[in-house]
Amino acid sequence: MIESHLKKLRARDSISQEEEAAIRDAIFEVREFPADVEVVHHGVDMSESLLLLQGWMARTKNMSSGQQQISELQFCGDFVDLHSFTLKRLDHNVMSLTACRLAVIPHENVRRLIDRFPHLGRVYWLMTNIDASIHREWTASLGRRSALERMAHLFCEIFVRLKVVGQTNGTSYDYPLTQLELAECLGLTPVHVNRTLQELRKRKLIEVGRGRVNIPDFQALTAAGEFDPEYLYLEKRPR
Amino acid sequence: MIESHLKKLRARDSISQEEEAAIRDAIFEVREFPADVEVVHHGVDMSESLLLLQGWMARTKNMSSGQQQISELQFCGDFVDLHSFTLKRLDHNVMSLTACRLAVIPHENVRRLIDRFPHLGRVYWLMTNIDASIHREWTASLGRRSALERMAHLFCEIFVRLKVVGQTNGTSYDYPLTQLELAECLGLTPVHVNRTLQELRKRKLIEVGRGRVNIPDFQALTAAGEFDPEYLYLEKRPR
DNA sequence: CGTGCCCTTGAGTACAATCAACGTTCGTGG
DNA sequence: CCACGAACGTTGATTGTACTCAAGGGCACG
Repeated sequence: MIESHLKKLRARDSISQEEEAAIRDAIFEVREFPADVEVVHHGVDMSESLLLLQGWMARTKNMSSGQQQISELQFCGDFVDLHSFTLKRLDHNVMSLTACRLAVIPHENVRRLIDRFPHLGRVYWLMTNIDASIHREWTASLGRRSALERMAHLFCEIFVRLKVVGQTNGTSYDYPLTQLELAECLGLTPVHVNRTLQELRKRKLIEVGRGRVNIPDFQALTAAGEFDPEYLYLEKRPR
Repeated sequence: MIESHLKKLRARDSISQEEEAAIRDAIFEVREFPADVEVVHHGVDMSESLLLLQGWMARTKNMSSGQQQISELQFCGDFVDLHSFTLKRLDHNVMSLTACRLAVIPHENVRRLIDRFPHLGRVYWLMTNIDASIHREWTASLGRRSALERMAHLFCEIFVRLKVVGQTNGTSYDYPLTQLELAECLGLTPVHVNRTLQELRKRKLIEVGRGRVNIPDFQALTAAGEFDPEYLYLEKRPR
């Protein structure tokens, strides 16, 4: 059930059998949500965190103009609101982009988990720091990259992050986003996303369609988006 | 020496005398840097963290185009690379914008500090989570706000963050940024920053000059930048 | 008193937004 | 099974915000 989560953690650090068992035990229950639902609302006091088991989610901010900005995508294995453990309430919403399955871990259990395994405490701290690193990379994208570069970069990031948790299939992956949602990630309008997508297709950098993305030449896409995975911290570090 | 840092922490949680003393003891030495120096280089293995005692710094990413993007500003009281404790190396650089004084805290000391005071461990986790929250707000700014809104928003953020650590003076604060550096925060060109700044001045929202910013009507600036400080987590939460 | 950095201004351009309409797909109910 | 509607994707024409290029001015510092 939490295999993807363990893969994600173990890509960065080693997790003992004991720790693994303790994580499993910390799960209080499993909840299902349909697509397009706001699962966590900003500003609300929280007493539990959610671990994404299946589906895609996004952190969103609603702007006064009525527009939305997505600040991070979440895939299976991601702890979507672990930071609420220290923040108590969130500054953004978390919504489901597809139907989702989520494991509920009460903050009390998180507390016990890291009291018992301080090492896990540091691993989870690391995870939230990696989220921050992803935010910084998006800041750089939005601030300094063109629409085409931004989009290429994002498709690379998604590929690498999904690969870590075993959700890719060769050079492709399931891809449920609408062009509007993609626009909300990239800070563009849906119309311009459509045109940029066509340009990426024309350059043979990507094949998108029917819920699936294929990247025929990852190196080329990487170059188009000046993508460097260093910000994802994929090396394993000694405990 | 670390008064600003304590103010920052105590704006969010209570810190005991014992904890305060332990933080002081964790400091290994103090270093001085001139302006415009890269103090922390991305990708380099780190064994210590730096606490900013005086001056302004910035997290920067160098883009292949030769441009730079700043993803966060750092003021006195900020732990500029606390996240290197778990990340081991950084995905970005940290540079001085002015002459700076920094306290050096070896990771080993951070480790001892949080082993001895698990509560402090959570407080520092919280601090890095607030950094992530600031990143998300910048993402929203860069993705969905106009140049004028972005700039107004940033001047509000700076004011509030400086106020927490007692670095404001009435409605104004010392402000050392060049227009190029401001452009690197906002994802704009220096030329457009110049024009946007003039527009803010024309609308009487801000007075900038000779190393100082004055905000005659904070409410108005807030409205212009749709600034809401919730993302800075300034309430005190029970331990 | 020059030199370099920063700020300012103007003219022309371009990337992405806006506005508007049409096409496609898919789920649903008659 | 087909008709309908809604959501999503596509296209064209036009506009506008911010970029580019270029030059000049102010000021501090050696």
